[in-house]
Amino acid sequence: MEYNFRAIEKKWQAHWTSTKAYRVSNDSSKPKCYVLDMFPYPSGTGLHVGHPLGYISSDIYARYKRLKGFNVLHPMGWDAFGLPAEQYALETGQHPAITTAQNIKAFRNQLDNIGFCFDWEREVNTSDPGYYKWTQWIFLQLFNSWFNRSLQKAEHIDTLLAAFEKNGNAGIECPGDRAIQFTAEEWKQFSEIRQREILMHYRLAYLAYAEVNWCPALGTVLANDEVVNGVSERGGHPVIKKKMRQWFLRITEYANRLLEGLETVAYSDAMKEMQRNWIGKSQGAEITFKIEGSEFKAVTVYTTRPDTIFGVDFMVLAPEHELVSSITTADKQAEVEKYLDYVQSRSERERMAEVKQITGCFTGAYVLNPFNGKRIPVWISEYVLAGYGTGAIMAVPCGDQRDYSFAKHFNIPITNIIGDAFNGEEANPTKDAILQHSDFLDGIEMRAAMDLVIDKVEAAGIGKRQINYKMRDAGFSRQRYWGEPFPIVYKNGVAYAADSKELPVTLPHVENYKPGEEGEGPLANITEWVNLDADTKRETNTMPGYAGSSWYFLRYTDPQNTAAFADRKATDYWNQVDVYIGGTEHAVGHLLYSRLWTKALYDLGYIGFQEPYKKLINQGMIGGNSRLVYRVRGTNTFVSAGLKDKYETDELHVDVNIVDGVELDTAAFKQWRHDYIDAEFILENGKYICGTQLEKMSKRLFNTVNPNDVVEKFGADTFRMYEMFLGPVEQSKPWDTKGIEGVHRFLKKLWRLFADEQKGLIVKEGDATPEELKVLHKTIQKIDHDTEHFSYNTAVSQFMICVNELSTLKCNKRSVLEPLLVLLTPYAPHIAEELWHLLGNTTSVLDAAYPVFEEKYTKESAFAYPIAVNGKTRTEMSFALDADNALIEKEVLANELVQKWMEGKALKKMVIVKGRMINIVI
RNA sequence: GCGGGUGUGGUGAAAUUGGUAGACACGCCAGACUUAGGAUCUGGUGCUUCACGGCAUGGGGGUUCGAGUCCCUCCACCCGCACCA
Repeated sequence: MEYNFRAIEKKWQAHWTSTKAYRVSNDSSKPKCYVLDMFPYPSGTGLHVGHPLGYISSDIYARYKRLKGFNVLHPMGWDAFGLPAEQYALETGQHPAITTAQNIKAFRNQLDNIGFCFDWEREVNTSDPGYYKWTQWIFLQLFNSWFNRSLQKAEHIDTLLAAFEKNGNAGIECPGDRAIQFTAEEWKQFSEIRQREILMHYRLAYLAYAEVNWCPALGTVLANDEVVNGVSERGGHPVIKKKMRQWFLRITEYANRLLEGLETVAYSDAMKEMQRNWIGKSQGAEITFKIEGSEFKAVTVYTTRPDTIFGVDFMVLAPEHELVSSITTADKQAEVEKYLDYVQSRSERERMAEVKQITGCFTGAYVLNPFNGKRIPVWISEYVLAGYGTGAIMAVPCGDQRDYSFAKHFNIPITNIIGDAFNGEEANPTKDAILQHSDFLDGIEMRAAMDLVIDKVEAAGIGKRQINYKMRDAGFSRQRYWGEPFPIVYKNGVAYAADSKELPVTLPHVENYKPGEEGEGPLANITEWVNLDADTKRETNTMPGYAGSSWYFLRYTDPQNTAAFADRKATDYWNQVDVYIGGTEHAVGHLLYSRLWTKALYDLGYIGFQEPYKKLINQGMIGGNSRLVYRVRGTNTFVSAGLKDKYETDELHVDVNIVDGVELDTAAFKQWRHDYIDAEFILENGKYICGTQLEKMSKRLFNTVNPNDVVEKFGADTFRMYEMFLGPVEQSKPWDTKGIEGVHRFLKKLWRLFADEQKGLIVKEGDATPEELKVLHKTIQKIDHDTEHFSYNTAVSQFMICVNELSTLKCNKRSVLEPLLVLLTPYAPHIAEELWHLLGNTTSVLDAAYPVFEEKYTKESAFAYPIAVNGKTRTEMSFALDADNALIEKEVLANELVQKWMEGKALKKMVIVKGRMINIVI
């Protein structure tokens, strides 16, 4: 009777499926626990062993919680819309719906092999019309809402209309255009088109002409977080700025709540910090400077350091600033235009690559310092960004390094307002210095001066306190086919929400994925779909990848609902995701957007909580462990790693799957690629030894390992435990196929506690000895604790210790082994279920009673104390735990070895820590 | 440059949170059973020394009876952000 993992795993997987063992009810008296994985994009390349790391962690946790008496929701689904499927369609003509379905099937097969406890009746697919109907519906809620700043929450647009009719927009600053102001009477006089134009400036999902990240190669706009260093995150294509009419989500209105919400969730510090950086809150003031020689014109700057107002030596406008053309003096006209041409010519990428290069141009204009009337030259430079603050800054070279470098570069004299704190060599951004040459601020610490200046500025009516955010509103249009269509129609160019009865607006079938004539998405080519009637057209863009993933965790709670995105009772019951597991790569994209959608749905009264994920765990990446072969240059002969220095060789990656440890399977190598069929080898000790290299796991480097192969060779239980045994979940680590054998041996050893190859089942009844009970309860305590705290690597090692010790004790007793199986179930469910039934149980181990730790079995009466002399351990002595200190001291001092190491010196002090150690100080 | 994190054997890593550093594995060495072994089992394995011992948690300093753990400082690597005024 041996451990036949293939048969066992197949058997129980089929059994669990047929008994619907993983079906989860929304109706339960048990406490709930919601354990979620970031659902995958079903790519064509399938999963490699790095991907399941998070899924295994969450599976263990879900199974553990179930055993501990929770009703556990642990679903899985597909983030199925997206660019790669469409790119693939462009290349091969295969419809994305078809390739996506194929990929999902392959993914499903890989996942099933590992034995996850997903409730597949709750599977979601973002590209399914039954799902995206509700993505569209939520979009319409956002379209029909505005953010009430005084209440700091979203409301239906009707409350805004009511306010406009009563008081115009007095007290309701227009977030899309601060200049818009009107009275109730004016509002009523506006045409419908004008009214809708204004409303658009308030909506949470809105249409605007804006500079967007246009990627010509992909033929689409990208969100800020999809652009990395000036190129697209997917594919690395150049991205340029382009003005286009686009949908946006007004996430900036939620900036502060997204920031404050971070205090209420358990994400890693790194993750929170990344989000804080992305949101980029800063506090300061806007201050207006009059332009010399002009009654009306003035420039408003944003500064976080109003205390440095007397150190302003020049002002810089962004090249795109609207005042540039009107303030430039005649004699500087040509120079400024030349500079603007230069700026225009530079791609986003060049700008980012050459950050240190200082460029700029004087406009000829001067502004006046509002406090002392000092003339301040106005420059333009690309280091000031049009999109942030007011697009203009007051430059203080003694306190800001960029301003300092600029001043030095253009020989602008520097005023020092911080005395010795400024050394003339570089700026000092301190807030602690005492101000000088600063009029009414002289002698005041900078930190304290900030509020004084802002108060004066506000009193004089030349500015105000202001908070700014780096975060921009999120672009929500994609000029693509494979995404959710917008439930929007245009009547004479004005956007209207589709009637919610018309949802879903289904994605029509197309044969051709090429963009429309004017850079629109492929949908623009289907005129019969676009043109509803003579002056009614559909929106032809589709939604971005993050639309469907922003709310999928809600759909799992009630996935088949056709009347609502999810029943309120279901979302109330399952509530927040208790544990969310996924990679760091979604730190600012997906996580911020789903937090935003959750807050909006909460504000509008559709759900009862405003943070989607209570706790977030970021699994580390599993690195590739590449294998290298060395080809003698110009030949088809390969030399083993140990001998390669004797030849001139080229290093080549070889498929890790045909290497055992570091030894190459030369026969398989010849078959691997046809040009190696005649390869010859120079061996060492009869073997071909490969070189190794740690790098990213990637198809290109031939170092990917398919979980299916590992499961075939060692079984799902071994695979699951080995991935956990590699190290802490959050940590990145390299994959090493060789190491898996240790875990496999452990499971076989466990098996042998129950069954013998010849004798069959060897489990005995009868009472366990104190020693055996001690092993068991030590294990219960550690496994329970470590599982609860996601410390799976140490839990696996405790299982090994336990089995090693029980083997040594030759313990085959049911009363010890049965509880052990329950502990093991979350980690290795198949073998646990098999042995559980071999013991005669007829119900599933999935719902067995979790063993309870009892301290009385592990309590020791004595302890072997390490005895140290001056901190160096010299011997060990055993004492009862309740032994008297005086007695211990006496016996320790009498000890021969202690005597020897004390070398006759007098005892200064003896430190006795109960149950830990004893230290003799001399 | 700024922010966050990590540095422990040949390798992946433990260390009850200030108390016997290296658990548990991989690898390696030796042995047993075997026609054979990439099966199984037993023992060994941080460095150094013939040994007693000494030295060891990135380097240096400090606090403490006692530091991988706390403090200061320097270094290396990884991950984010990167003209955000």
